[in-house]
Amino acid sequence: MTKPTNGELEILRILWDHGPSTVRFINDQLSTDKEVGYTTTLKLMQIMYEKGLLERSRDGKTHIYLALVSEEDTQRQLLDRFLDTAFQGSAMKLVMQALGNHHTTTEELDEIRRFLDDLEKNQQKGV
Amino acid sequence: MTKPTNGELEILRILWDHGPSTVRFINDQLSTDKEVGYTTTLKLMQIMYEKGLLERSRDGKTHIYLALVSEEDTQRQLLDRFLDTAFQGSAMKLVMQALGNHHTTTEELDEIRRFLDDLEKNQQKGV
DNA sequence: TTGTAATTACGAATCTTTTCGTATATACTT
DNA sequence: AAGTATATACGAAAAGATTCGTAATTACAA
Repeated sequence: MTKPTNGELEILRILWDHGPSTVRFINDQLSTDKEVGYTTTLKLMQIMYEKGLLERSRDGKTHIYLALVSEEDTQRQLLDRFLDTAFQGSAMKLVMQALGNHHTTTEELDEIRRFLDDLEKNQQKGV
Repeated sequence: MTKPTNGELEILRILWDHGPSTVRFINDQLSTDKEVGYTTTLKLMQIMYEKGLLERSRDGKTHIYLALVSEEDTQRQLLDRFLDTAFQGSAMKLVMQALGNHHTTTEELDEIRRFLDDLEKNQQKGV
């Protein structure tokens, strides 16, 4: 699987959140954050299509694009790489940095605790 | 602070682990993983020096390079960016992915629990 | 059918990062 | 001092990612 670039990731993000979309829609969404030309977005999505990151179908004169890679798989892949280069593969270090530097609610902390418990149970069972 | 590129990060990693080093040493370390020419490494380190990422001092005919940015600060910076682009800023999601997809020992899980407890206590006290 | 607006296709310019060839300088050995 | 090995300096090529101008296409309305 090819690692999506930053620009590609922004587009995937919108497709994951909103489902199949036209170039026009994606470009409108991107434009709320930064200035970006329509053909720029179009070109990027065409490249992603060639790479196999997106599928598309015609609807009249426009194309409807669809993400072919899942959010979860992509996040896992990016995380693996990031963990290696920035944290030498130590998930624990990263986790502590992430929790320490960013606000997390009590509810979220509890959810993480439950998650840790499950994790431990499953590890004991083997796997 | 300028975000280090991937190549720069690899060099910083070695400097953080081994302390002040020559280009030769860095290049040898890099070469264990992948093929990389000596002048390539040299050039990269010269650029990092110009950017202010590294300091250097002469020792005979060679330079000894030293990281000017700390591992912690750099990790925090990279993590912030990564969290935004890949996980929409949700530290919890990232944490769960990280723990779920990578092996973590029971000891490490316990350490994280203690960390969570501390975090909560300090939050109650008001930041 | 003709004109208009919006879309796609394509190629090239720009920008960033990485790689490396070549020239020059420095220290050491004989 | 001359020769050799290793270092640095510099510039430019190569590779990757992003941006955008322009032309061709399509759908629709007058």
